[in-house]
Amino acid sequence: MGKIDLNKTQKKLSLLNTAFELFTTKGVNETSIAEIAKEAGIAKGTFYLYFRDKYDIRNKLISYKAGTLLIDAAEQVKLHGHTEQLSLPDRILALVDYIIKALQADKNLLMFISKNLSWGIFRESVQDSLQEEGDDNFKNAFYDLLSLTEENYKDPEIMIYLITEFVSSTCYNAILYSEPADMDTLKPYIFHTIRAIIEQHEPKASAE
Amino acid sequence: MGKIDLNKTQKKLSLLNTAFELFTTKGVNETSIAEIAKEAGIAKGTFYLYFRDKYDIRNKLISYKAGTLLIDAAEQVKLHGHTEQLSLPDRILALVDYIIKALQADKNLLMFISKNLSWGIFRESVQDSLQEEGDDNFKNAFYDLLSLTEENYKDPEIMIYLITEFVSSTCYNAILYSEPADMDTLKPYIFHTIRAIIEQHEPKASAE
Amino acid sequence: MGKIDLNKTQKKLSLLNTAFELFTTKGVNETSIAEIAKEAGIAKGTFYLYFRDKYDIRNKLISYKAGTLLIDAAEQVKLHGHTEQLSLPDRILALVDYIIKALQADKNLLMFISKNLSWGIFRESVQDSLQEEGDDNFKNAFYDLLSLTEENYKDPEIMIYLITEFVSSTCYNAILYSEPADMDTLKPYIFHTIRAIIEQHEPKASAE
Amino acid sequence: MGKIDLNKTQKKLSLLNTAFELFTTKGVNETSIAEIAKEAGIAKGTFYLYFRDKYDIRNKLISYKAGTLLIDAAEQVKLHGHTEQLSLPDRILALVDYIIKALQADKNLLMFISKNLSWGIFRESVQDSLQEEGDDNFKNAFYDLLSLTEENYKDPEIMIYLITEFVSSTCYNAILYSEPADMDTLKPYIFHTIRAIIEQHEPKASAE
DNA sequence: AATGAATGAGTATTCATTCAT
DNA sequence: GATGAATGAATACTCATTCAT
Repeated sequence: MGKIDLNKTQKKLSLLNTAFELFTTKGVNETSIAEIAKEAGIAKGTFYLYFRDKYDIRNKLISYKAGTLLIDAAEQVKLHGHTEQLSLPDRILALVDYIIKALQADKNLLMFISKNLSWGIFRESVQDSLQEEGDDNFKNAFYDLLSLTEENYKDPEIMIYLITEFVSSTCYNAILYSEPADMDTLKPYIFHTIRAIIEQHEPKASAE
Repeated sequence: MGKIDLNKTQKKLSLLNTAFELFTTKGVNETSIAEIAKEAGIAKGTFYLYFRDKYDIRNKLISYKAGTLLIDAAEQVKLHGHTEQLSLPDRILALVDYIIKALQADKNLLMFISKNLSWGIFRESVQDSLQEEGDDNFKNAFYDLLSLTEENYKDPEIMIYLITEFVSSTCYNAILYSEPADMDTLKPYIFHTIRAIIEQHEPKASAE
Repeated sequence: MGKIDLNKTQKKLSLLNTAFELFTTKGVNETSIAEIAKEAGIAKGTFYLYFRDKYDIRNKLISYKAGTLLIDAAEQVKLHGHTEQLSLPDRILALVDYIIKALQADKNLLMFISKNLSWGIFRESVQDSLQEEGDDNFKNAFYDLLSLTEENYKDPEIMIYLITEFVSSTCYNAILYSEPADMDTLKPYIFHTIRAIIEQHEPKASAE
Repeated sequence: MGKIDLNKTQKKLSLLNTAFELFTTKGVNETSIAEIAKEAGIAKGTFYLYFRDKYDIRNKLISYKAGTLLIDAAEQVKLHGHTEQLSLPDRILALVDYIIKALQADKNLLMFISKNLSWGIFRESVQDSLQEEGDDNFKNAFYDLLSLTEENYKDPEIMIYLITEFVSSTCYNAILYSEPADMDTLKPYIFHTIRAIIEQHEPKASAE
């Protein structure tokens, strides 16, 4: 990566970080491109050299942030979790636990992701994000970790979908507003439910 | 109710319906107040006699639509469902089934509610909506139907929260985009999971 | 004055008082007719039964307030001032002194009058104000007090004009902001200047 | 100054001139920003690159116009007035005379300044006006001309204040409406009064 | 006389986007 | 590549005034 390219990547990163800061502080609608550019220390016109418009940077940002969170979670589980010894449900719960803790620690991130993440963006994932080429995309890393393919789980994608949606939708109010209960109260129920979801997909189990 | 009040209620309803139409067709951000007013056949200034701004009408609309859906569902279950003979899980599943079918039949409603409904708005519910006085609010109707209080379920509000979030978040992509699977494929998993959630709250059961 | 008329006069007075309150608090431009009416406890449409528009009520108010101030001043001087024994300059200074004190005590009144009073309105005076008929207008009362006509002063109207403009323009900043000096510092200079103005008009004196 | 900056200064000047024209013709309240921009031949949005709002341009305009008038007057007196030979009172009267004549010749300027100039704005003066740096500000030029500091006058700022307010308030009706007398009739009285004001501040004189 | 619902013209202000430098 | 001046469409919101009741 040459000096100029580095410079470009830095500008892009600066824009992404500034945009994240503003989007989470003031909301996407209330943030103007002029503001992002000014705050990032570049000229307004320069923004358009890097992103098509506000929604472009927002989508990139969501993929980037959600992807980073997942990859971090996967790495942590791998490092500290004696991954191989744990059963799949335990590995998933460890992952979810890490993510919940990360979201509790960074409520701006929670707000931003929950309000904007959709399964579609999740699927497209980071591929068009910062590192435009190379780099296994995060979903692979994620699937690999879970070794889902090796274990003959039924409809593994549905299983991931159900868990993802369940966790992200139930955490939002619990973490932000302790509604209808705080996270500590809620977590046992959430974990229990996740186990129930996984069970349905176990090789020998059948749904309903 | 005098002639004038009748007229006012009609105007308000007309505005709500028009706004719903536009919000679901073009999106909330892309809809201007001028447009709502024009489409509803009233003057721009008149809008402000009924709603404070676009977000006011949007919130009223969400409560109103979500409330109506729930009340309809509850009534249907009561009428056709031999409510008394059914166990609580079966009653809840019947309710969810009705709602899923209603959302499948009205995808605009699904898009609008899913994108905008939050647990907070759900809790406040319809009380400040159209019928400003009288009328038991819909949440009561809903709780009554479930007879939750009589059955000594553990943390019933958490149970409702988990089910609500789980259903609304998983249905969105499934109904609209058949992602990651169509509704028919998904439903057994969803129902099974709901039963698992309820089980945790049964009088003798314990969570995790 | 019948009961209905009294009612009308009360409504008018209520409107005037409310308008004065709002004009001095928020400024004329920033006060809407709807606000005046609401604050006065009458319907918006009713406003138009009493005043043509906002500028109509503002002008009426200026005449009314300025007139009241002058008449009060004249009466005070007459009562407590041993008017007859005082020379004309002394009578005028007593009058000015009373007015300055009144304006110091009621800065809203000062702001309102100074910003809006013009010699034109002063001349038209109260005649179209509240008491639409009868009642010698306040300027007569004022001239009478000064007995200007009896004393053969040269160009008495110019004299009054010079004094009025001088006092009202110099008091504004002094009272409100103590700029460029507070009233106590300024007053000797103002009084001395007024005496100089009067001297030019004395029967035997000549200007310049 | 680069080409762009030159262009910017021209746009600003164009806006100021257009705004003055409209403000004096139609009044400040009745002039919209859209109108100023259109008349100045620029886009509506461009206005906001140069001024914050209508009141910003109005204030800048007052300082600018009043400052220009004073500086012009001071220069004229210096050039044609044998300044050094004239006594202070004569210098001041020459200045006032020039200003009165200028205002008689440009009644729009008179209306605009009289209705809007306050001692506060006068004090802040032109410093933030067009020429943002350099340029002795006009008050200095003015004070210098009068050589007030050298002559040990008592409370010179009060003296200037009294004269300024007296002249500007008495000229308004006289020039515009010949009320209560035309300028020629009034001028001897005004000049005489100014001399009386100055006298109070003379080194050996005492007020009152 | 009194009301207040309805009107719609009017205005300030923002902002994404372009393009000459 | 980078800049930032210029644009003008878009939009929210206000408010004086009317008029049917």
